[in-house]
Amino acid sequence: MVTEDLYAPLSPCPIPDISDDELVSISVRDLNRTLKMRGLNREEIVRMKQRRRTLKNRGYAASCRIKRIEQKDVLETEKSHEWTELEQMHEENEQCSREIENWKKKYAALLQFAAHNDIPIPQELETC
Amino acid sequence: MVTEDLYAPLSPCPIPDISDDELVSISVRDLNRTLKMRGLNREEIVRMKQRRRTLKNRGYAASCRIKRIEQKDVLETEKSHEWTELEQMHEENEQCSREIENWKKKYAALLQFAAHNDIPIPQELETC
DNA sequence: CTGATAAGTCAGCAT
DNA sequence: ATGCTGACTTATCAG
Repeated sequence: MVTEDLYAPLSPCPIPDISDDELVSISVRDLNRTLKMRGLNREEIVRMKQRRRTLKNRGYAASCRIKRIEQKDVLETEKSHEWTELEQMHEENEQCSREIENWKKKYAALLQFAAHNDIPIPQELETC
Repeated sequence: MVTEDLYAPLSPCPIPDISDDELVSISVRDLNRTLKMRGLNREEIVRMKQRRRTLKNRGYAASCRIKRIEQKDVLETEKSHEWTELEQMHEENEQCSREIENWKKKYAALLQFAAHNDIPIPQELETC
């Protein structure tokens, strides 16, 4: 009975001075060794293992959220990139159309010149 | 002491027969009325309010997740749509280029016809 | 208070 | 055991 009081202050201690950071980064093997060395009982060991798992999970959850955000960013970036390409192609297309109009005019001008000067043009060259 | 035992079985009951669905959908006003009618004490009322809030939060969390997924879907849909447009414009562009080549050939053929037949062409019509 | 969201906890799945 | 992710809880912030 006396010893119980004597050791009582030690009771909270067996969940000992391992920081969260240490606990998540230490290897299972090292953790087991440490726990045994400190003479923790079954229940305490289980609790410590659980704390480790929870801390790990906290990290996983964070990674998961970050990943989600990154994937969204990727999508948005790709989208805006495609938009730029679209814009650019649209420009090219208009440039192209103008060029066609230009050639049409030049071709028509030649035909008209021929007509004005009564120059006969072979049919196969006249396919306007 | 005896009464305590007698009423003990009732202790869990004051968190009464309101289903989760009812609790979240009922208005605050109606909830208050019901709680008073059933004669719940302060603590029980607080607990009930808290349960209501938690249930509401559960719903908000669900909406939040759904919204997130939908937004991702929107992004992906828009992306694939833009991709289709890009594909299509690329096609148009090539068609356009072919057309230009065509006109160039036709124009050159006329000039060549003129050259073969010693027909002088005004300089301004010869800008190839 | 209501609704939304980030962070954390927990369960369940896959490796 | 480890890592990931969906669902839930809690803390917080905006309206």
